[in-house]
Amino acid sequence: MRSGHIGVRCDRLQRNLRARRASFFGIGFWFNICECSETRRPIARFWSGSSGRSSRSEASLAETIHPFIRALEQYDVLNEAERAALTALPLQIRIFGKNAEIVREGSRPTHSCLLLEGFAARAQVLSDGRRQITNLHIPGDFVDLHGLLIKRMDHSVIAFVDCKMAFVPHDAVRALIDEHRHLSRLFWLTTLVDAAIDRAWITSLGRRPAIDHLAHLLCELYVRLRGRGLVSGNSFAFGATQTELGDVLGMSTVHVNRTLQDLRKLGLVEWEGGRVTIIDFERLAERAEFDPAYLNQWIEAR
Amino acid sequence: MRSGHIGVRCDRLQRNLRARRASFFGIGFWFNICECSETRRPIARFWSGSSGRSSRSEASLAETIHPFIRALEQYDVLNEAERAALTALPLQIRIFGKNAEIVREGSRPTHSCLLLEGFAARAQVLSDGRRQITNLHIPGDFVDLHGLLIKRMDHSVIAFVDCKMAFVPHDAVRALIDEHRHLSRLFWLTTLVDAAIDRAWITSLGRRPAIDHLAHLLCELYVRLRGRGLVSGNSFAFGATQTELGDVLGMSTVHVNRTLQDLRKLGLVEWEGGRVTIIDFERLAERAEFDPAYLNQWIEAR
DNA sequence: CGCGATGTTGACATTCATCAACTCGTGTGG
DNA sequence: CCACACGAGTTGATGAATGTCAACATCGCG
Repeated sequence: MRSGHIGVRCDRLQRNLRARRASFFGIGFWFNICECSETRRPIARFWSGSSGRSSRSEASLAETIHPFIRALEQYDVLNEAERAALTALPLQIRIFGKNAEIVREGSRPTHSCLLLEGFAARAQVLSDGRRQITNLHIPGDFVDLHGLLIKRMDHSVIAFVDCKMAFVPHDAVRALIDEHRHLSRLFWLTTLVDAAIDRAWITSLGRRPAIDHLAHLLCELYVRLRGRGLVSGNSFAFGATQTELGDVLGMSTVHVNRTLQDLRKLGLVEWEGGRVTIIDFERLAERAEFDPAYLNQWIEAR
Repeated sequence: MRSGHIGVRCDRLQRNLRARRASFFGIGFWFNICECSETRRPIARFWSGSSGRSSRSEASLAETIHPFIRALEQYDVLNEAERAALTALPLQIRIFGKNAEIVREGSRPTHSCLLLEGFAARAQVLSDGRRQITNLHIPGDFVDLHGLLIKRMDHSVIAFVDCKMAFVPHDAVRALIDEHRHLSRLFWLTTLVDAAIDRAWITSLGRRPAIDHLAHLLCELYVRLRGRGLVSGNSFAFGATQTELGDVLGMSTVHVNRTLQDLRKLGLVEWEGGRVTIIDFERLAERAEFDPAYLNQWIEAR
């Protein structure tokens, strides 16, 4: 029943948990704070701007939260007061290297975090070292809004690639949603859309063969990223390894590799150098039975 | 790749979608309203109390919402004003026969529904007729709170067994949460706990072998039902067929049957006559790596 | 008594995981 | 500059997990 789990663990250790050399990330300087001795993963790197000696102008600081405001505006129009309140949120910016743990399973966060650049993932790890990623988050997502209401994290949030995060104290979020009922509903809605994505994942995992599952995931990412203006032409950056993709799809690395080849042979997708190109979205969506309606919600009342 | 889907559809039609003869359900009288001609499923049966000529006393009407209040009190203490507001909610009670569709995929509900008796399920159906159940709901769950904020249902809600539901107009829910900030947070929390359950399902589907997956599901149901006072001794009512259980677990009926036998042979579980008995919860939870923390949330601020 | 729903079983097919080996590119230290 | 290690992708051989099909058993019910 469980033969080979040790082998899996070795595979993971060899392939996944090794720290990447620090590479320059986007704008701003950052530096490594510490590195986990067991897994050799960098834990967190703080953006120099968060330590008080900010080198950025007021204007650019106000723009920092822009991806998030843009995301909320997918769901409803914001008025000036709401935009101002969001812009006034006290943010602490941090950069996380690939595979860094942003929120630890079992912890009790005091801040919520939202994703500004990169991809973050929620992950649950089994005792044998295998893990399952239960959500993927894209820039603009209020990744850890859950932590505001949920006592104890049932999962970790990890940096799927290098990530720029903004941390907001829970008190500030609470004050915001107490003051702005409409924003409170929008925040709630974002967690409900996350839940709809979860349901689609459950259906893919339970009832779709590997190739359809992968196709569905790529359709989902394509539509979500397009909504945030992160698709150019018909391609988007997605710097996941095949092993990591296996953790998303609940598949082995080898099977991911072969499934990806099938999708390429069908002329539906290209995937090269951390960039995914959707060659034929129509056919891809048809194969996956992908219906984007669950992603395009619109709140109906202020 | 897809051989046998027709066979599956036949299996489903034969085994699942056939209407059950109406059986007397709990307290109160009900009558069949209509029956879907295609699937022969009973669609809805209205409790006579909801048609205006109520035969129940005021006291029992007030008690109707009690399972829901009890559920909310798992997460935080309610004050008298909140209990009164909940009790004052305008409820329309309906009984649904097993397999009846409570909320249709693609519809735009005007009422939210909460489950008073029975089991309800969220289900997504693929074009070949196979379906995946993405959530199970137990008495006291605010099953379709999502519909308040989400424009269009991405899934159906079905009566997993005979169900007694209460429908509340969205306007009433909105008025309630506008008036009672604390209740609004509790409602939000219940949807977040649902999401935590989704994540656990994703992990089970992706990374657990069938027997562990089933064990995890039974642990989850046991803990959730115990929280609502619906476990007697160490057993609870769960009137699912093995085919339906397959739709929950993403497995074939045959494999459910064999997995269940394995669990029985291990002396962990008995399942007979619509009643599940957990013989050894400790060992069952250990095998499934089940940690109930994600179910036992407690809100931290009013 | 017969029918239909459900549970059960065996034989077989398919999907997917596992293991081991190889390639390729990149960065690093001698 | 080269040798080397390492991460990542790829491939083939094999086995385990699970699905599919067909048949039969059991039971409640009309």
